[in-house]
Amino acid sequence: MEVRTRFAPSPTGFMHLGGVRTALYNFLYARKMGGKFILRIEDTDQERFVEGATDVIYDTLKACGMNWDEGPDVGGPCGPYIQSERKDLYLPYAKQLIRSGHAYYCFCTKEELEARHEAAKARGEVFKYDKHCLRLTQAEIQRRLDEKVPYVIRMNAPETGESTYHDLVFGDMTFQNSDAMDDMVLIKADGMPTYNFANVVDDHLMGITHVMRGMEYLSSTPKYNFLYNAFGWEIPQYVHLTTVMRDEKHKLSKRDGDAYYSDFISKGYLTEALINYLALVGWNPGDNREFFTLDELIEAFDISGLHTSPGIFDVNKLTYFNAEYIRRLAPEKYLELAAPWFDQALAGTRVDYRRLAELMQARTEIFSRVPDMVRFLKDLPDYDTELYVNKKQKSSLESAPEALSFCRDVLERVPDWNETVIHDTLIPAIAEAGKKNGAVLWPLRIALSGLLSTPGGAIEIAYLLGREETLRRIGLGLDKLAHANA
RNA sequence: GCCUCCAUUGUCUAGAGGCCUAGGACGCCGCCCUCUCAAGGCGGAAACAUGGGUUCGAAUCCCAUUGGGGGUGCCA
Repeated sequence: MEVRTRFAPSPTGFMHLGGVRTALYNFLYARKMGGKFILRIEDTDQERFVEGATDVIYDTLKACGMNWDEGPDVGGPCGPYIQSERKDLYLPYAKQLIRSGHAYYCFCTKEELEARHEAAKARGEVFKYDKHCLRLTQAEIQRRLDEKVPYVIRMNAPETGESTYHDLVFGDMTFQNSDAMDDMVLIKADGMPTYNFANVVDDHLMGITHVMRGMEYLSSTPKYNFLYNAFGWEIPQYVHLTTVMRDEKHKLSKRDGDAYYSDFISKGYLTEALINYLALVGWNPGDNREFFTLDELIEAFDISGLHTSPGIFDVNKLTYFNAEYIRRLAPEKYLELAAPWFDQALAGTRVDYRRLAELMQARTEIFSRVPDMVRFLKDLPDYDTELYVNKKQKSSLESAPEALSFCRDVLERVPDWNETVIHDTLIPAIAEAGKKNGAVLWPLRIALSGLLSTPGGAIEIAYLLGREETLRRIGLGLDKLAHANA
């Protein structure tokens, strides 16, 4: 039988990383098995409607390379794929359950329910719907229906017995019906189905064979199975996924500003790195491999590698993956991606981006850190002369001035201002003068950058700065040192 | 409260009774390379939550405790 998986997000306006991972596993499994990956939008909560939210879902999935075979935009044999557009389809199914005794009309108002909820809470109990409306006679029901009294349709859950189902990652799950079941609402007062109901109906109608979703549904699954059984439908395979956590106690949340796919992309993380890392939080291939392309993930993915314990999303490790992916970029690609970030700090300068990109590529972990790393090329920071002191390089406050004026003399004579010529002029000159490279180049680099660490050494920086600016900064350094030594 | 899931270094994890004096990766520390910082190379510190069983033998199986997650909505 063909495997059919689905990703069924509700359009909130953002793609949570946990959602991205759920989508990924569904996608991976479908592709691995040569099956179909279906996208379904679950927008049954009209109050939460967000304009343009479905586009966020489409764009994210596409950017990640997770192409769906059936969905709202591409269509398919089981459409429509947006639940609000399927609205009229659910009521007949609910009525079928009423006829078979598995569901019933409920006319209790939200206010009444809330009051009973509060009362139960005051007694230290947890409220569970008491089947109040199940006791209504047929005539009473009909009268209210005729009077257009608002109603919901509830599931008539069993109060005794137990339910067992098999989960592909957690194994056999058994619950007492008294614990796991309640008369949950199937059809809301506004005529919309609840998630619980639409989910079951749609998964069946769409021929979903494997339901892969967050483990928050682990304990409500018996209720869904009750529905499948009531309809006489085949129960799908369940694959419950652990939660992606921020730390031991908290899951990734919007509050921290690091829960959404877009948060990471705007910070300069590469989609490929994010996907690669995300796949590994909660799943492992069974060996020590860590780097995977999407195709390699498809190849390696297996449900048996899914974990039962929650994983903490480690930004540190993600950053490592990102840095590695950046290093593997073709130089032109790196330049293309880095240029906008260079612009942020260097707009208005004539810095050679191509050369800068070469120097920066191995030093870039996240693009958002790039501007601060290159800003010194535009504006020399107001640095402390202590930076000139470096024992290992034999540079001191006393030796630096002479080194700098030496550099000035040599650099003034450099015929062509390109890196090779600068290098081939300076280095031999240092040797001829009987000086040590470090003792000259260390103070030079400090004078040119005002920084303890820089992308590239003194010669590279001199080249990027241009002759004029280089000589100007040397002069500035000399002044600073004269002042400090006075 | 009740139900339920989970538990190997700071983090992600390997481990499915003897292969474990517990392996890999990130991070951290040190060394090398070097005009700085990265990158790269080499090395180091760092874990089986606790207590009971079962067994010749337990990180691996069972139970309890502790800790954490999730559920308990006309949200999904």
